Amino acid sequence: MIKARLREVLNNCFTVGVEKGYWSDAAAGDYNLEVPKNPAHGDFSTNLAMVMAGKERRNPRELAGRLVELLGGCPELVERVEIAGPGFVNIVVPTAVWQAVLPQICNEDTAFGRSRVGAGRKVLVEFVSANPTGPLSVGHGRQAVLGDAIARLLAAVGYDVTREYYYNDAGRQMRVLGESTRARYLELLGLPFTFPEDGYQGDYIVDIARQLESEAGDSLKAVVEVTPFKEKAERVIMDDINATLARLDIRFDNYFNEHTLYEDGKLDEVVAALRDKGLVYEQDDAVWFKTTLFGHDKDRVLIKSTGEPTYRLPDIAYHREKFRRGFDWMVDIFGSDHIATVPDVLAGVRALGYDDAKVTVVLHQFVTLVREGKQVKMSTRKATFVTVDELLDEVGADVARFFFLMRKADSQLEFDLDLATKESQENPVYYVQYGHARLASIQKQAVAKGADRGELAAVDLALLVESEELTLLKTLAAYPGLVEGAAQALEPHRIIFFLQDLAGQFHSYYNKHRIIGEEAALTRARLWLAEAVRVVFRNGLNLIGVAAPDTM
RNA sequence: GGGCGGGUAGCUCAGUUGGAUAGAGUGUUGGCCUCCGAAGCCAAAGGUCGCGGGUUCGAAUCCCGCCUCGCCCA
Repeated sequence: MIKARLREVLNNCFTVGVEKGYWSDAAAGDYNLEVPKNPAHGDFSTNLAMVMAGKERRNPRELAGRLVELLGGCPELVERVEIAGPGFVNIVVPTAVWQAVLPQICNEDTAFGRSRVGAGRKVLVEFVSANPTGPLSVGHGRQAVLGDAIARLLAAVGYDVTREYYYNDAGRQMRVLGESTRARYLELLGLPFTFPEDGYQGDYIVDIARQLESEAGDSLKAVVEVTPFKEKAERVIMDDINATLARLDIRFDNYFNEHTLYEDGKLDEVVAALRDKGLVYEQDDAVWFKTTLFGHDKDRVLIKSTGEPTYRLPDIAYHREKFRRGFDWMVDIFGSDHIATVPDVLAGVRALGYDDAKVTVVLHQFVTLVREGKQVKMSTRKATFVTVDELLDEVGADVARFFFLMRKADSQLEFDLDLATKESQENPVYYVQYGHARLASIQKQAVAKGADRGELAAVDLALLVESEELTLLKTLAAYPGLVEGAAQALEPHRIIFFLQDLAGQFHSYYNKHRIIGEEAALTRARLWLAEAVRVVFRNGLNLIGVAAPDTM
């Protein structure tokens, strides 16, 4: 919040400098304002003079001198300016400015950190999108939590968010699922059966067959049609998936069935539209899409010679529907194994006349589970994978969410079960939650000891002068900007790192200074600081869907 | 063979889009509870940012080549 204000001041200084003939406008937008790693370098630092010097081949320190002069005209935000190193301009903000963030945080309360930069634009976040062939694995778990956190972030900064689950209940996978279920059903009845070669071997299929048997007895024993088995399995598994997601506090606004694209003739429409534009042709009985016109190395098949569409066609048609439904921005969360489909879909939407820049694909790498220092081997086919449900039974939703968000999407995620199950100091989830619990406890203590924190407006904020207090205030002030950046970049892990950082600063402060002390005025000021820290802990934890407990 | 992603402390990972002396957690070593919650704090040790070139005032970050791991495609 302070940084954004100072940024405006700096931009003004730059413009004034142009008007005064100090420099040209060549560096417009190229310079930055950042928080230096070293606190000795001030609260903020800008490289404006150096960037400008590079463009104009002039002496950076001389230009910096001019900038210092201009910044001097804004004493309410700039207390001191220094030229340092090769030409950095370091800025110190008055202490009172930092102290003044406290009432703003406490007054805004749950709204602190939220904003309207999204301006109500409609964004569709598509994630999980697993076909209902079995329980969610930990890989899906990462995607579910990542997608949900991204949706929460976007909503927090003012986007109108829709969460969508895309699935297909009509493909070969689902037919095999039905066949697997029928085989188990016949097996239960003691009848001869043949289990499909690539069938689903998990025990959950046996459970479904058992349900069928108790509901329908042996009335299905002569049914050769796979449909009733498939439909039953699909229903049970989809319910199961949704129950798992609910445990993680994840709910979808919409489920989009790929099959409707076939029924509604959307696939034919897409092919016809592309044909009109001269972008498809027939060869070897197949229908080809001229992806080479979009910079790809070869053309791709849309419809195979068998008449069956490749995955590309429904994917393109689905994204076309997203555009038609009026979304301003479409965010797709995919596992890295889907990487190959992305360029085709983007080429498809562009070919259909839509702006593919409105589609952002977040690819996440895989999860490896580690137990007792060894990697847990997983195989979907053999059903030896660990399910999200099993994980939740072991570590709980807060820990699972936190761990899944600890790494950026690009990184492979090593999920250390030994660490995650520890209810002790090593567990980073508790480190942060403990901060919140401790703060809640302090407020309770204050009431018990009769140390009323009083009205916020009556508090003397100027008493907050310890370096640890100012560090905390500066961190709290950076929170809204952090949320905005994390949302824009679709990177929820930034929230995690911020919270761990804040927890460290708070615990350190707590150990060094007493909040409830002898002097009433100081105690009141510190209790309100504690409240502001608690607000940010709670808001940040909420943002990633992790509980902010008062007691642990 | 091609595409994408990763390679940073013993281990797991950040690194504010090119900035100043590269950070955190964990592990190791040593300290701190009469006192608001020790699920906490303080200190120390730990680095060829995969390798080699290039771009410039300045590179973990950008460009080229190579090595290596993961995923995908033919």
